[in-house]
Amino acid sequence: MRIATWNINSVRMRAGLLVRLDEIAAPDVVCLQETKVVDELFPHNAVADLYPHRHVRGMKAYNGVAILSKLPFTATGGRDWCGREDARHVTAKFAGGVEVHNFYVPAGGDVPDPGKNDKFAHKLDFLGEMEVWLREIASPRAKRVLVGDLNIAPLEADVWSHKQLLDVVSHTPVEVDALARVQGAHDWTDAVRYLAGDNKQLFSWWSYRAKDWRASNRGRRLDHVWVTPALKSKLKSFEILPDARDWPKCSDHVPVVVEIDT
DNA sequence: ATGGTTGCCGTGCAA
Repeated sequence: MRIATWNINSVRMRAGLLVRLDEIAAPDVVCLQETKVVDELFPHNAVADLYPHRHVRGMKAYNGVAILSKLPFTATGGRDWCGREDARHVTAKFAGGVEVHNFYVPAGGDVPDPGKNDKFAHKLDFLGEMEVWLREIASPRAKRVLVGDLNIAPLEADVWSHKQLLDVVSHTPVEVDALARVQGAHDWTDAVRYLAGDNKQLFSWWSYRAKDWRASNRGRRLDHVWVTPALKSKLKSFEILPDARDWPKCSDHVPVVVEIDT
């Protein structure tokens, strides 16, 4: 199974880019975040030929997640988090038992203090709920893949400057610690780091605000693919597609693709 | 230090 995760930043604006993604990386399953559209208006026609199986969960203007697939689902789902119906999680199960979880973790605003910034408090609460729930559903032989825009760059090699980002939301120690507890809750392996090692600098997001994103290269690795122990030895390869940051009308995130021998 | 861009809508808000 080739599985892609991509924060597409409006699926209606960029549905055409999914064709380009297919030509370059040929994913079997595409997990999208920030689709920014209610389910009734999802651009099914633009993607139906490539991905006949779709499970979408969106809302107006904000958030929204979707799983698009060439392989049929045996079940689909998703739940609410922090008592909000804000479309940040969907799941799909496939023949053979592989279960995919697609998450869009809250970005957390600008001030990394939960006492002063409700959005940062929400992010930490969300991660806390993920940890509790994953611990509840964890089972030793489960074949699960967790992907998404987790809005945290945990390692030094996941950011352009560890020192300069220590107090910047997405790389603060309190978030990195919270994410580590989520990862521990189901003994998740970070697929890209398992395959690439911890030292190679890798980014999946570059701000729209840079004049020349490639020249300044102030990126972060916010988009992740994790697998449970049953799939760890099945990890084959990964691709991050920085060139997608130059596609016409591009997202500020680029696709991350992992191949798993399921 | 500050402001830089984008998508949603048709105004600021969230990222």
